Amino acid sequence: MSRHWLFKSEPDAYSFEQLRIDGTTPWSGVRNYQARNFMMEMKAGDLGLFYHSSIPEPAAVGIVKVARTAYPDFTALERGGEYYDPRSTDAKPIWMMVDVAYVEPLAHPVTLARMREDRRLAAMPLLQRGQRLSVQPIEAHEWKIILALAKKPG
DNA sequence: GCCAACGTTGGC
DNA sequence: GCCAACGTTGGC
Repeated sequence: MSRHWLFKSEPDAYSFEQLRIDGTTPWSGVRNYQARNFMMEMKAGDLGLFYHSSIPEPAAVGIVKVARTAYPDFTALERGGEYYDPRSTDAKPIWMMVDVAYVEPLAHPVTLARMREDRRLAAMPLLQRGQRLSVQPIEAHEWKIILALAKKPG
């Protein structure tokens, strides 16, 4: 059974528009075990939301899909790089990533504020106080609700 | 820019 | 194993 996911990114660092241009991108640089574990649960073809964070109006802006299941995050091995982790080796990689592919934009972005207003979405990890996970699951019913919200302007 | 909340680190 | 200190995230 396929699951749904949310991929969080600061658009200044990597935007949905950039993914449109790239087509597919490795979701590298995740250095949180819970987020990594979610990526290891992903299956090829799983759909997800691309969410823009740390901007005036944080929002889910587009649909993506998992194009490649989890494999070692090469940035952890890049000595001197921003994401280098000396504990990670070729033989025993610590950090994993998936490839994420562009699918389509939401007709209308679903802002964080809109999600907060919808009580049916109250259980989403994204909306929990102090929650910072950059990769998180979305339940089937939440997925449906968000896509329905995206069909009409906020 | 502020600051609450979180995960990680490291001394003990 | 505890927990204080620290750095980071991310909404506001």
